[in-house]
Amino acid sequence: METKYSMVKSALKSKIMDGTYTPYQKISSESELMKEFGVSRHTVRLAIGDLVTTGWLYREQGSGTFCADRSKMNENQRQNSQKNIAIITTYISDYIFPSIIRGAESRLSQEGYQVSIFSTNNDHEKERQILEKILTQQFDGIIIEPTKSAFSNPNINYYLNLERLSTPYIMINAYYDELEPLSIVMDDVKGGFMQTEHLIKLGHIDIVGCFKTDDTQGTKRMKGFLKAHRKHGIPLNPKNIITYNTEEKSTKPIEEIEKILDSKSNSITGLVCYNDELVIKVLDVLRRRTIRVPEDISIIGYDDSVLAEVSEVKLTSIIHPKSEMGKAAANTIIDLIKLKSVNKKNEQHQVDSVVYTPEMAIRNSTKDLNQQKITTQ
Amino acid sequence: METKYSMVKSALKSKIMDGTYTPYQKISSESELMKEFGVSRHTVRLAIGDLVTTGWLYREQGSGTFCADRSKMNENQRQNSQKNIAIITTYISDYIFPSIIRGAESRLSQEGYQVSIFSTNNDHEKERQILEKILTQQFDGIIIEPTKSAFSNPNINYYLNLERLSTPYIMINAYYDELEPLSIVMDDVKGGFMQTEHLIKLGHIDIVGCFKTDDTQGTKRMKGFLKAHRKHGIPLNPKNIITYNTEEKSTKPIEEIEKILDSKSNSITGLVCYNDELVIKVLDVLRRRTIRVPEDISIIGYDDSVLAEVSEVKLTSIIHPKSEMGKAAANTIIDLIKLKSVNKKNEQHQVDSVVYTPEMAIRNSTKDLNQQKITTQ
DNA sequence: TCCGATTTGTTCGTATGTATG
DNA sequence: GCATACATACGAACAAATCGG
Repeated sequence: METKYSMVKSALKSKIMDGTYTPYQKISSESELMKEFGVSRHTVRLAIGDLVTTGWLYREQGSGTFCADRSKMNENQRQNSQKNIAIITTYISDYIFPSIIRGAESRLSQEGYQVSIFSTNNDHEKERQILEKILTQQFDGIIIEPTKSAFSNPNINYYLNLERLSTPYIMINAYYDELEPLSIVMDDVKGGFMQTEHLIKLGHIDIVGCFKTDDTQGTKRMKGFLKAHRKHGIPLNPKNIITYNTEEKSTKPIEEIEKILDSKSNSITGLVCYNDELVIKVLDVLRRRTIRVPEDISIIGYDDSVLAEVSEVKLTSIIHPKSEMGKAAANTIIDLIKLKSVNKKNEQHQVDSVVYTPEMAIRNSTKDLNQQKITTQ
Repeated sequence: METKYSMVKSALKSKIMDGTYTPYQKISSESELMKEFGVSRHTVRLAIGDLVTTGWLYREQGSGTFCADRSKMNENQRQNSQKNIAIITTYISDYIFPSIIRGAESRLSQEGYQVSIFSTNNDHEKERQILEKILTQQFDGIIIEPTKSAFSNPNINYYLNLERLSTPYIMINAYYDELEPLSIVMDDVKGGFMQTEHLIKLGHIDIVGCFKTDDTQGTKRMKGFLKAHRKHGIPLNPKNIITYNTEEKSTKPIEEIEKILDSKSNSITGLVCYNDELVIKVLDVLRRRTIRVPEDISIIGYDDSVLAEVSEVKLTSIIHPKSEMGKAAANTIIDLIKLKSVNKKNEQHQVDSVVYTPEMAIRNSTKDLNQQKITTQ
């Protein structure tokens, strides 16, 4: 697809799908498009011609070319009664997502839905391509794990377009603030708070927190980290907060923690980690320095993933509902679809967002310093 | 309709409908039509273009323009000309499958395919339901990880039906012997052989092998285990072979290994495991008995999964290509689809099965007994 | 109601690229 | 390697419909 007319074609198609052109709206004239793309009229006409035959535009001689109303067209043309759901995640194979996907898939396939999966690799451009693909087809519902949810999203228009076409969608794990969509998330502030308070209650005062901050999960957990310090009146050294983003995840947090461990003023006794995956990496660092867990340092993870029970140190961790969350997402989207098909008057029956209150799995990566004091003294 | 191109259009259409042009027959070339109707090439192309988009003709560059077979057309291009691939796995979230799926998905989405996933939960009945669903829809290709591949499969007829409908499919990780399908697999016999020989070469003689035997991967690895003993003339105590199936995987192998460890005649120095997942479970058992790895016992895993580097003992393990295999599967299925669409005579261009020759990642869960002997004596 | 500017529709010519046999 | 056939792209001209003044 590197021909000029196909470039013009996809550019126009994007503008329709992101809502720049709304149904019945006149698009730029052929001569304007010629200038805009620096191509001949013939090329512009080829592109438009294709989009007309595929039902994205219609032409009126003497008047102009207009954006078609695909929502009405669908009714005529969709004979396909197949039940389809799309799941968009950042990474398919990472960590807890497979469990979430499994939970959703098992529930959805029970109901006879077919599940298509897409992964954005945490890239907004890829997310855009996927949304375009989804808008082109007919999906009954979409489950989305947002890409880089802590940042403002350049594809908001596509989500708004989903709403315009009344395609139900929900977000899991996090959501784009601007949209206020239906969502299935954890209370990550509470989670971060619980992690930190757990250590504080065990007598830890000098605690390092390490958070991934390109998704809202991380920023919220950090917020909880701060909140716990504030509540218990424990002063927080700014140096004790480490932040990183997805691209840096295999290097930066480890390096920063090493720096702290190696600094002379180091008196750290506790470490709050963004997730279990990070804990496992930290454990390697600590083993090399023969720092014992939990004797010398207490560590607390997040997600209660398989990784929590895989090492010689069994991790204390915040429990993520994982496949439970996937199932809830599936149920919610199923409800939304049903609601849509009988949206005559059922005002009372409504679908709500779910916020999981986190719980903690206490194992033995954290140590009670209070008891130690008593025995030592 | 008195424009020139519409005259050409209806003239051509008439010739199709009155049988002058029969399906698959080449129609006059563009230059011939120019002379015939006394119009420019552009006009001819306009007419043909319209007939192509409405499904009366199809063009092949360098070859010509042909009359379409409208009886079959309905089935081919009905509704969406969307490109769809199905992936059927046993478990979506287990272990190495997410990596395989990711590899396949990334490659397939690059090529504009949409990926639908289905999981059988290692259940033949569920597999049947999925195959029925797939047969009723139009998928361009299917990637299958067989369910309980070591047993004879009750759904063979469905697979044969896929062949009859000439829907390309391939199998990964294992395959049903009866079908002899295209497949992307490891040489698991070699893998099991390498695991065992590695220990033998390190001086181990009393080795326990623990294999899952409801898939061919497990039975083949066991075969390699036996083969290595035979090759090196090491007698094999039948009690040193533990087998289990998927349902028993969280209990039986562990219990059997504990039995062996607790028996008086225990002189085990090496343990060959079906996969890394099992190794991790065994490590827990050993820790409780303060049996050290690799000092007291050497363990070797399979798959080189994340679990291999997650514990304090870094596992020696056979390397599974994982996402590489997913990509290869994607490429193969893409090739098959292309081949199918141009199946005129290209006999030489053929798609073949892939067998990965295993390699080994040597870490420190295995110990060299030879060296010890030398220093001890 | 007519005019003129704008916009799409039809048609021609020409050139170069790429796949097929 | 070469001729043939379709693919892409540029330019130009005139026709037909629309719309504001």
